[in-house]
Amino acid sequence: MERSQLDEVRALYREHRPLLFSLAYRMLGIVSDAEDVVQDVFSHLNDVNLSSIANKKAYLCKMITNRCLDVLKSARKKRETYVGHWLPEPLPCDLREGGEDPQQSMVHREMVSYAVLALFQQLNPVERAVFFLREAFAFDYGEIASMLNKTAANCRKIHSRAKAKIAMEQSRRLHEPENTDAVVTAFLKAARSGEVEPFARLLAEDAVLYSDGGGRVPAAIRPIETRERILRFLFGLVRKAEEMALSLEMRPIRINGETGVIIRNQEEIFGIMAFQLRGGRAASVFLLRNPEKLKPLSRN
DNA sequence: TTTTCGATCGCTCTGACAGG
DNA sequence: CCTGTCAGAGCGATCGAAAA
Repeated sequence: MERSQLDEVRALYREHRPLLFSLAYRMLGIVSDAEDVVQDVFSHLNDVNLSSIANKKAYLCKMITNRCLDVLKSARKKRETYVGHWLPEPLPCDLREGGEDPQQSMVHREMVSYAVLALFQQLNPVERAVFFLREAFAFDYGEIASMLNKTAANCRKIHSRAKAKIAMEQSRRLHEPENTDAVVTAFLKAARSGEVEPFARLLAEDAVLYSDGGGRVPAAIRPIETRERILRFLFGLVRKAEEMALSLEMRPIRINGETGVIIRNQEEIFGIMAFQLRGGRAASVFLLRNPEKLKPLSRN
């Protein structure tokens, strides 16, 4: 390979990696898979005549999107037979912030909240691609169409279907994550002191709790609906842990740019919790317990 | 008995079109 | 530019028959 080509690939990598990782992570919901896809695309870039590509950013997004669609296609069976509710893997901020690599902090500018990410798992892969490329990356329908080998009209249609699937209210929040600190503080206080009332007030009447154990650890297979049931479930867990003399330690943690809760049992991570707010109250609670997806958190 | 093939069915996707 | 409708295309699931 020519020297200049290598330099150009490196420059593209430096410039676009955060954006491309963010796109892949939104599509796949798994950090390591997203990293693999980005590496994969850049390793193929060496064989491409770069001078013939007018819009390199769009080209790279196209490669990433299609690679992600391939990955999702082959993982489809796996996710269909998944035990319980599939939740994405969290992106721990503490690990990535303030590191020696200034590029990492750029990832956070493209950060999407855990709640939004979980919400978008309801969409099929193509709908997710169209929606993110449009809403989060501001590509026009013509560009999206050429990326996905579809017509612009079809992309518009897919986009409107995707929007209908998820509540409009939620999609508007894509760029402005709400502050979950108060909910987290109230939850931690409730767990410690047993004073549940302040936390209950911050939980919407029709809130839903989704939990993901991946079939490996105990978790609620079906979503738990309504405030009363969620409170009973969560503080039932806390009580059970006390009865079993587990010393569960709960602390706030930054997950995908928002505050959540990390629950540890000694050195082992028991789970993490994230909240999605609606008008200041938690409308969704996510309890991730799948050890596979907690691995990245235990690295620190 | 297991595997492969083909027919059928029903669901989802696509894209044209119309109206707001 | 967005949304809804609709007909046709495409695709996966299922099942029975035939072959290994």
